[in-house]
Amino acid sequence: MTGFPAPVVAAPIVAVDIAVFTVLARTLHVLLVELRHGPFAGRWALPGGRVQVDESLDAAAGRELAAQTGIPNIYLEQLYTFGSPGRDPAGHVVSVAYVALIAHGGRFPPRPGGDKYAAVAWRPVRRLPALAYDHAAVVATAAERLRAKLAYTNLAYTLLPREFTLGELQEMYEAILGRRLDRRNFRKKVLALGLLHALGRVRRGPHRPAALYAFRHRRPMVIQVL
Amino acid sequence: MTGFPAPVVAAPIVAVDIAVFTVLARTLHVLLVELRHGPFAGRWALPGGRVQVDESLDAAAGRELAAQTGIPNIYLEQLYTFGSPGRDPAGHVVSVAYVALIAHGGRFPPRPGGDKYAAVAWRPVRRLPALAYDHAAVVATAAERLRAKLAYTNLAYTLLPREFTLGELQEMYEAILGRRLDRRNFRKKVLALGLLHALGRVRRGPHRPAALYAFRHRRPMVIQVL
DNA sequence: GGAGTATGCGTAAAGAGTACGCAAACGGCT
DNA sequence: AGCCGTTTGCGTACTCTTTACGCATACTCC
Repeated sequence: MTGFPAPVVAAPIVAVDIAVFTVLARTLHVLLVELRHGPFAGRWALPGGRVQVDESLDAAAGRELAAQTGIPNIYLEQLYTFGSPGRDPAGHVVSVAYVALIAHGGRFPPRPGGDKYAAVAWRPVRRLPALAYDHAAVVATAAERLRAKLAYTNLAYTLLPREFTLGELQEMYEAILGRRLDRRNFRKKVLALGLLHALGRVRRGPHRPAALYAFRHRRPMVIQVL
Repeated sequence: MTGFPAPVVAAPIVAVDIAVFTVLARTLHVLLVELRHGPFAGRWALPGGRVQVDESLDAAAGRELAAQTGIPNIYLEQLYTFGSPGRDPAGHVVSVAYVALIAHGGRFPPRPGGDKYAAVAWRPVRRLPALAYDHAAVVATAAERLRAKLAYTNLAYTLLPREFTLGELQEMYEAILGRRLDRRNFRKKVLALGLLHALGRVRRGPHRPAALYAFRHRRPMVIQVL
């Protein structure tokens, strides 16, 4: 229910936090920032910030991400809203968490924008430092959602460059799912789905050349992949 | 990101809205309230209200539901957070939507508590009146989530009385999924999962008596049902 | 006692998932 | 040039799950 004017009395504050994922060196990484101010100064956390009046939640997440890390215009999806009163010692902050996915994280050396953060860095999800607030739980929830959606959507396209080989696609799935897949069954399944488009060219390397593929549609779709 | 003191400047307000579902007459119903005040006075909407300082979101949802409709202590799950600036003409309200499930809705004749609502009623999801705010979208999203979760969890137990027949269980699934299921395959699948406990008693009716069952565990579990 | 209907049990075919053998194509090395 | 190790690419056999459907049983109602 809604429909109340803004109060002057104390009320919970609305913020967004973003868990940006990418795959580096066959490992799932998340983007962390080092806080410069506040009760958790010096600790690592997820990028985020307050939602402004008359700003949508999606817009707030995109704006904070671009302003504070220089990462533009990537796939963003709302994850969950965390609102326990004790999650922030400075007051009651209700945080709408987002999951973001980006291809080839190495190509975007993230940089701090403004003086809000002392540093920005990709960190492997398996070996995280102690995080501020309840952000450890946020990352865990986000990684679980990512694993689940990868199995029944084509979201893989957000994590790969435009052209890739089936081997690279499989590596990415194995990195996120955390388990090995049979190479031949993976190939059969993925090709049978018709999501890919053979480019007719090959990538040459130290071994047999591999055919290059691209996603037929680079937009979110619901399809049983695994 | 969090860590800011409460402001005195304008900021979005946090509220909760709850979509309570039940199955009545083989049809999925949702609980609606008739608003007495505000820009949508006279229109139907989902029950809900402001989140108080130092109150968790789950607690706020449970409190509003109990206070305004008399429905106590049922299954509650956070659904999605709606925060478009234009969704409430009175100001920027960020609403955390919840899905709630209750068995045998007929047994809880919901009653308005306080003067906030003029009426409270179960309405079939397929034939809703024009709803206030963006609540039509909330109900649609909630129903979709319910359908999805029913297929891979044991949430069915929240929608049935403690004792039931396999026919009643199947009727409930068909009402929510909106399609017919083969009676014999449904029986095999459900019994093979081992979620049910045969009570050894039967329900007598106009036809052949049906064995009574109960859920072995009445708590949320993730299991592939359909 | 027969008709009508829901319950309870079983089998056969089709489809999806899993395990795995093997040839082809490359770079690097001798 | 020829062999080795590695990755790519294709195909087959087996298992498990899903789907379709036949049929007897047990009750009420007429």
